[in-house]
Amino acid sequence: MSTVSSTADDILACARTLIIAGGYNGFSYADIADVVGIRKPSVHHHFASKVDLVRTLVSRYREEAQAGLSALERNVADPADQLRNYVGYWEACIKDATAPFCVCALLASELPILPEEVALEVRAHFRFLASWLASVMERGKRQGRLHLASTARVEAEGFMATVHGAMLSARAYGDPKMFGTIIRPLLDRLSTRH
Amino acid sequence: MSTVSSTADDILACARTLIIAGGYNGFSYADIADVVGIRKPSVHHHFASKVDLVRTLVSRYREEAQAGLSALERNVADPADQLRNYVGYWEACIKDATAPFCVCALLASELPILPEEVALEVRAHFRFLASWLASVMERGKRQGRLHLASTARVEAEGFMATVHGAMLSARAYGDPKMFGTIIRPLLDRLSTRH
DNA sequence: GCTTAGCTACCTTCCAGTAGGTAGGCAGTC
DNA sequence: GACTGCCTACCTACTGGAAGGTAGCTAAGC
Repeated sequence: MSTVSSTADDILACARTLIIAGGYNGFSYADIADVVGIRKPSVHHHFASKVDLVRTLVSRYREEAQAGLSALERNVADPADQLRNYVGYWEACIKDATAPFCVCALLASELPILPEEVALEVRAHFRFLASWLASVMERGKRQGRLHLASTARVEAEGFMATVHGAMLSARAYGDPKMFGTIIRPLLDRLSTRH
Repeated sequence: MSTVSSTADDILACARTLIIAGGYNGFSYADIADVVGIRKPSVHHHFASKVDLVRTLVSRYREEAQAGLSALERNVADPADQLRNYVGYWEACIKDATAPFCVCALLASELPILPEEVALEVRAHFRFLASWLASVMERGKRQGRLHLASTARVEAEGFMATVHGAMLSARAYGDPKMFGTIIRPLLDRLSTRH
């Protein structure tokens, strides 16, 4: 029942990997067919068009992210630890190279040439992530566990931007450790009084 | 004598705009030919291959960046003002939408699928920019004009990452002001004692 | 007997790149 | 000053391959 069609999931997983490597125009249905082990038209059977595939993929990605952050809120009480956990997730992804970049961050860089349906999903992810970070910042401030230099909203936007920029630097240098090198001082600044 | 061939320059300028919009695979020789007003094979006359074109473009971009930062060092003495000036440059670019993204930052996001010759140039730009920022941080620290929370190198990498991430956020939100919103607190933290 | 999941064969369009030609400019030379 | 040779900057016409996508078939399963 949950394994109705593993092929569609395989296609989505494969497309995600390919998008993370080179963006929307960096892969084709032929690439996916090769990896998944079916013929090109069979990919169309699962996802009628490329826009359809990528929109579904990003939508699914957003659901996972929202579920993941909800779980984080349930399992970790301290706002500072929540931030550390969030960062740790990406640190691990970048280290083991399974998915060393946020799908939405990569697609956002090509926003001007993205099909509108995909662009909408990407923008929605940015708004959601920034809102979640702002709520963590706000709570951390109220509880005296995070020391903000500006408003929760601005601090959240700065945090998100730095995380995305750190992913980019890690990729540019070909050095997974660069992500942590950049983010750790940021966490320290937020969680220690000065 | 300096206007030997403005067509080659037109092609480079056009390609730069197109890359900023959608990356390496987001444009074609046909797109360039349309904008510049010549036929597609005539583009090949100036740049034998697409790799050739983009490598030249990035190489030229790096030269301009290095010249620009050299001029900044000559004209502005205070390290904090140098950072403000650098940020102000991008703020203006994003605001008037002429080139609202760093060519190398965009290409870096697609590094895994970039032709090696282009990838080399992109990585070199990251190293150069980070080195320049580190030297500014170092000097600012010595002169007591910048207050670093960690080493000059780490502070420089964090600064660069935040600038790149802020470009991405401005694009994702479709809001040029977002860049300044994110970067201003960063400049404040570096230039005021706390 | 309808649905699902795959297939082969094919279409149109676009892609980077090539072949080969033309028109004009600028030497040098008789 | 006309002729020759070469160069630059384009052009038309084309190639091979890859792109996204379609038509219509088969085989299996409930």
